[in-house]
Amino acid sequence: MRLAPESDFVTHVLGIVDSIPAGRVMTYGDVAAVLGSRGARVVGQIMAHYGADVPWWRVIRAGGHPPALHEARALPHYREEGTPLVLVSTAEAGYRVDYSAARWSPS
DNA sequence: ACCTTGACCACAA
DNA sequence: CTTGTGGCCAAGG
Repeated sequence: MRLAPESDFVTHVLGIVDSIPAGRVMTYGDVAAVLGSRGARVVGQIMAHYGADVPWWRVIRAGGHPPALHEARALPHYREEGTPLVLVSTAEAGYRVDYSAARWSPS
């Protein structure tokens, strides 16, 4: 199933993601919280279907991991925007976003 | 009105 | 690090 594209929830989520500045990030839970919801999973579903045309890599999981199954595609964006990262080793195989440093809260 | 589906979250072992 | 458990919530069937 799929969430309605014209749903207010979808519109708001995409709007929030669009408002995240380069180099900063928010978690799925944070985005949901802005809408007064705790439905982090719903945000994830929206991103899965409609995240193609927004800076989806600026929405990460609570632990600082990029969207599931999209780590490789997200890394170049973080390098471009100078997003604070925590590298597991010198290799780029494993990494996390420095959530405490890159966290963004809309005003 | 119930059941299922998730790019999720938190905590425990 | 890896499971497992319970919770969360909008939308489709």
